[in-house]
Amino acid sequence: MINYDYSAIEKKWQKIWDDNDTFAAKNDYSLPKFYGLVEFPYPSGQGLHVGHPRSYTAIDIVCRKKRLQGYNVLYPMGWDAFGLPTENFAIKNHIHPSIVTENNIANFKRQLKSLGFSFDWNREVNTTDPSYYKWTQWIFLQLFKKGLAYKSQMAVNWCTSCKCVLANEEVVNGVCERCGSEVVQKEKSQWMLKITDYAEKLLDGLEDVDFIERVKTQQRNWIGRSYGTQVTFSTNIGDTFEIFTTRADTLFGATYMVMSPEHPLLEKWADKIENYDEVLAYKVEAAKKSDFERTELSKDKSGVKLSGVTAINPVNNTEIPIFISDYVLISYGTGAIMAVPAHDTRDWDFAKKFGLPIIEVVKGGEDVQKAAYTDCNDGVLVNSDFLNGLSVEDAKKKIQEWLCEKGLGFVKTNYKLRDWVFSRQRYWGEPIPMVYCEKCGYVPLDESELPLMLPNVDSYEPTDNGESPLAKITDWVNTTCPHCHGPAKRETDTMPQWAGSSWYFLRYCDPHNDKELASKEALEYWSPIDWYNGGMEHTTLHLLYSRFWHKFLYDIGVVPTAEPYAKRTSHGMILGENGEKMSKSRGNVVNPDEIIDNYGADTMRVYEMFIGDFEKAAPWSQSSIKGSKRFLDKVWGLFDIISDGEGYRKELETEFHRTIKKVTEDIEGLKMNTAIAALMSLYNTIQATGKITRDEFKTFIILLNPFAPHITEELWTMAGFDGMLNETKWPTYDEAKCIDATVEIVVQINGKIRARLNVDANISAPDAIALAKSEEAIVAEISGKNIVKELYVPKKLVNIVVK
RNA sequence: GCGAGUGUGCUGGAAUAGGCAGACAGGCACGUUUGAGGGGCGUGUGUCCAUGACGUACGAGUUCAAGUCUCGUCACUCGCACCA
Repeated sequence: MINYDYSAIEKKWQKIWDDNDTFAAKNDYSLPKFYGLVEFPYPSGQGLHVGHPRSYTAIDIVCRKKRLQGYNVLYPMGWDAFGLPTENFAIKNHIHPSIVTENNIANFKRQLKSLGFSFDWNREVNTTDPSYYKWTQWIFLQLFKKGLAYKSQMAVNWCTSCKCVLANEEVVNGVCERCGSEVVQKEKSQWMLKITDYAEKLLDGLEDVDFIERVKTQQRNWIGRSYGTQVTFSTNIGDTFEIFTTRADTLFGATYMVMSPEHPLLEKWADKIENYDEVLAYKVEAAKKSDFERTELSKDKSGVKLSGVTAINPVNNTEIPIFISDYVLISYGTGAIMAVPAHDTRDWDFAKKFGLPIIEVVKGGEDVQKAAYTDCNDGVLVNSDFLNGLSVEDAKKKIQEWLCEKGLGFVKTNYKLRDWVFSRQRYWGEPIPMVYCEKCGYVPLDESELPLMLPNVDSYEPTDNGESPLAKITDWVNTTCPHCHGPAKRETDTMPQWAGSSWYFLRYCDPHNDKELASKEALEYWSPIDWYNGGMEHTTLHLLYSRFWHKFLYDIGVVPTAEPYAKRTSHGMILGENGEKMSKSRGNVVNPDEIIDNYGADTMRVYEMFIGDFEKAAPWSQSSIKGSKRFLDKVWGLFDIISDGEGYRKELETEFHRTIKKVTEDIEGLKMNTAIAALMSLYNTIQATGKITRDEFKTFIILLNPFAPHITEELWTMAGFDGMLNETKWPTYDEAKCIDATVEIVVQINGKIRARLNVDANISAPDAIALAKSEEAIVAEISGKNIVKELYVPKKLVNIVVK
């Protein structure tokens, strides 16, 4: 028996695949295609950890199977290489970020190749390559031309450690998503992308795609559509203001109003508000609090009542007080609300604290003086004049009609989604191709000027004054206006990391094109991505952003499909052995290099797929991996028991057909663990017979090939089969042959098992029951008893109910 | 607080148009192989008062039959979090 030298075998096949471009996608657009995609990594200095390959292996398996099934497969890989860690490392070690990136990529690439993924390396992309970011900048210019990129002075999230602005999506629990430092609000002029214009399309598009439900739900929540009414309230000083409500039916229960402390009308009313000092003081206090603190303190409501200015409820002309309170957000709706304490917990809390009246307008709950009755869709309107007696639903319609008629309101849809803050005050990102001219304002660079290269500098430390490091390079900053040719300055902020990753999957279709981001033909052929797997953490970041860009590109005729991804799945994390998230600080990181050295890439792949439910987090186990190695050792041993004989042996035929079916279907359903289990079972059956026919061996190693590509190629060659395994056909199964001729059924008396029988699989119900009743053990059970019911579940059981 | 999901041996996990719970692995125990190793092979491994009974977080229910369906409780995970 030849030794299973996984190291030599894996290196050998990786070289053969490399030398022959075995897995290069073909440019023959007449073939059926399959585009499988995994999120391209950020090439960090730490290198790959064992979490990365879980996703890559799963889709690699799908792609390898699809190739054997005759598809022209595109399975590409690239580098999302702009970003802060590289820049920080570069600053610390005085190495240029581009060199750091190059080194990291080389290491990542070596690691990925050592795992035997069937990536098409000819299509590798790198977001920091000017020939790539030329098109990132080009897309930005298109967004600008369509009015979807604009500059705005506003309060933004500022990470105190990165010294950089963050998008709302990048702030998690009030801290920076990347570094965990405190995020404060800072007034700054920023480039913004109008993702809100696409809120509707981003929501509706979810109906047409095959994304796992969690992803859809999360995106829906993030976009946060709500249907309601915008209502105009007048005031005692003549001015009017608007509020948004989803519960216009409760208008008669509005006993006070609340404005956000940042509401612009407050300034306008400065001389009318008698306690304006107090208002200003409150505003300053609110501004000091971070988002996190505002949330934390949510239970304890605070606020200031405006004196001198009151509101008038349009439905009954009642004069009601106006408060300012930080529980109303300036960024949502109109920044002002009507408060209905009887039917909203927040308003109720506030009303209790400030001693405001609570008027019940929907009957059906408990005493509204004791708690707000919010879940009141079944209630009936009371204390509401012309709405009395109506259901909530009818009352909403009626009041909306009434408001519309009087010109006091209109139906409105609101979204939680906000525009995307697109500027970053850092060096290592795509320069924004805009020029500021005193005369012409912001002027886009001409497309012929692209790419606008990131200038080489000696110092790229972030600054405390909120300016990009690029601002210091005066000879780069100072330029001429593309419009009037007068003196002008370049935009010095760069794009966020999410820019390059928002369209990379398009570039893979035609990565070397220097005329367009990708040719029409290539995009027509490869779009949409058939299967995209990635992390849940990107659901409201990369996944949402890239859908937005794609929809925009679709609208301007650049891409052929409205949605980029036909199918989206998500993998669970690989945790450390102690069940905690792998991290350097916890000291529980497992390096794939080490696993490959000790067990081989095939074992690593099989283990990561066998570890458990693909969608769930799973702890790494150093001892469990041995099981996968043992399995491959045993498979290797099959070579020694290959014997003569054609086809599948009679006694194994059913199991072979069933296993082919199971593995084929499980791969499509990402149930890699049960596919491997089925192969292990099949092995156990074969092993018990002491031999394997050539045809059986062939089928077995083809089925195992997507999981363990190196060992199976080697065995294929050793067995002398034609060509290479990756050029063969995926085995097929016959549904009819998946069923045994005879099956064991159980016989139950009152649901308790009392006997087992071997019967013909197609036995009729009466025959099965008769047979069961003739069984010795059953006769004893039923004699002298009254049979109430008899039933036969085909291929499963007979149950006799007696009294 | 809201939303989504999960709960099965010592461990990872199988089993859903309701039909033999614990597949397949890991671990452990015992045996074996006189190549002492992170080796191979074999056997066993849910619980108990053991010809049988009980058992899928807990408590009820529907059913001939429930891990699977219904109601309630508890625990955990993830997401959102004053979104009017």
